Amino acid sequence: MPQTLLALLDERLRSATQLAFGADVELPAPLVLPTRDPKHGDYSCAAALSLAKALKQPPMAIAERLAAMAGLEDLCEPPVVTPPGFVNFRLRREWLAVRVAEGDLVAAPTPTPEIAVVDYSSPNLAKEMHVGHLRSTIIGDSLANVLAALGHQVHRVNHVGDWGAQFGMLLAHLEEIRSGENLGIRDVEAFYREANERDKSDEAFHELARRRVVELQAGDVAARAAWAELVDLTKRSNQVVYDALGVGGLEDVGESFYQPMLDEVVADLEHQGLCVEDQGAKVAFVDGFTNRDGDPLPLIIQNRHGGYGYAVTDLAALRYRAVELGAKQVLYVVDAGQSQHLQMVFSVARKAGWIAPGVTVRHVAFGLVLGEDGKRLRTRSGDNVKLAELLGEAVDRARQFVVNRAEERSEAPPDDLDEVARVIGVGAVKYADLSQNRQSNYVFSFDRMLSLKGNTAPYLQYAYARIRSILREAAKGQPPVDLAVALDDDAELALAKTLVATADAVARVFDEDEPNHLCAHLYEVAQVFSRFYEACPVLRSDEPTRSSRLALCDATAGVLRDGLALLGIDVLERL
RNA sequence: GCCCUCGUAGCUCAGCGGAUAGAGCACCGCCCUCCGGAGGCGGUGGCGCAGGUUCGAGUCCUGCCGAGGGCGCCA
Repeated sequence: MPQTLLALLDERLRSATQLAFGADVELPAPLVLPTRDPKHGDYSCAAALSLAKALKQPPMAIAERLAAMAGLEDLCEPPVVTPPGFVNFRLRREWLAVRVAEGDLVAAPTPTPEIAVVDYSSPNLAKEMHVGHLRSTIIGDSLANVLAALGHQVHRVNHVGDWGAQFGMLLAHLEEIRSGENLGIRDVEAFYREANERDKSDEAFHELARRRVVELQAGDVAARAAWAELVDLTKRSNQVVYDALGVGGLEDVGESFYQPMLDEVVADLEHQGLCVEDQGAKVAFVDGFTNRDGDPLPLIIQNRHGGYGYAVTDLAALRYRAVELGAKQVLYVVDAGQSQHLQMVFSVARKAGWIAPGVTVRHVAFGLVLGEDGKRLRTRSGDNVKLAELLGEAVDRARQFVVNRAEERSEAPPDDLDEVARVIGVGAVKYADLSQNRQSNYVFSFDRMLSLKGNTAPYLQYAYARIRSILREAAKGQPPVDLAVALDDDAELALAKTLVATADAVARVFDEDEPNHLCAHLYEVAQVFSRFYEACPVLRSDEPTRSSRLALCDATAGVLRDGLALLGIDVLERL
């Protein structure tokens, strides 16, 4: 698909408008939008209303002129002008039929592929991944999928927390228990806690930890080797979670990677006068940020002990991405609590000239995961919920769901029950997150996300499986007589219109960094299909209707499968 | 105290400055005994409050109220 439908309509109408009213008229963007009420057609243009003042003409006259010049005869029925100045378009059945038969409905490649960095997931090493990493990982993965599908070159960067003062105590602790037994993956969390407690209570230990940090930063071979061991250990622990999630393709480029660049980054800032001495520390002041006393709030570049904080690492990372990787888009899929910090980092990087004017750097912020009590999701003891456990419960519940369902239908559960349970359970978790507005907090509920009713992953997965079942059944009988699609019934027409709008939903995910628009669209696809299925017999109908309807089923299945894939959700041939 | 985000139906949420604000769950009615019942059709019910901008505001701006988060040397 060379272009989304909206882009095509917009482009045609834009040039028509400029032909009619001159190239210098200011046109609203977008020029065309889907209508909310089908009685107004499929798409409409309200430009006449906003042009009325500038052109000093009545909106209806402008609308008439626009309708006459639209130049959309191949796509649409003759446009209809309605008061106070809308131009309404209805897609032609013939065009829709051809378009659906062509396939390739999910993504329209961008004419200008760019290098993009999506920074997401970002676990802290020496700790197990917990629910705080869930949204970043899921949303980041989906946005990266969408960017890639549009033809951009995507770096999926895992900015792992693998550096910092805490590694001193971890190394010291590692030495002490080295004599004991080797570390198991499950011990990572306990290991961190133990080290932390000793660091607080034991002065000699604390001193040792401090020495180890210095050695590590100086590149001491032994310290470095022990550090690498810890890094490797926790990466293996995290890999279990990524495998369960079905999230791959991440490049680990952690904080340690940028350490060799920090001196240069700070020197550059100082050279440009962006960094000043304040209360013994080196800081960068950023316009518009104040602390609780109303004084200017600095970004701490170097603390009073001469150490670099994470702000410098973030600056170095951004500089590296924009300057070395040549990224034209840098997305930070990071919780909303980091908003102020990131805005400050972006601002300093811009001032330093590391971000060229055409480069966009965006904080894709998201809210908290809440329990059903409306409070931050935590275990009873107040700890963060481990991701491995959360996913485990989702899969267990999904398995139970599948088993129960098979029982109700007096069938044997599927042979690949574990895989089915994983696909459903993990899909439910992902979809529940992605289908909501990422800015707000969201309430985590296994019962809701695993329901077969409503806007859930299992609903969509079931819709897919059922369509595949029809197609399998069809394959046993007569081969299709004709690959053409006919859209005689209103339900067929409605389905075709929805399918053809898919690439626009995906485009919108890209434009706004909001996967929920694709979720809403896929749900609509499933609903419209349901109406079609109710109204239009497929296998029982006569040729050539049967073949045409099978083609619609096939196109719908393809849209569901590929759309869910962009969300990082798998489908199953059978549930 | 300042900054950010959010506030839409009983509940969970959509809603790209455009026409009569939409789904799902729950509740009420009707229809379908189907190609795998995710049923289909209809009904009840809502934009926190007050101003402003605009031909047009749930959407933009200001103030207030409420919830959450953040606010100098941890990351």
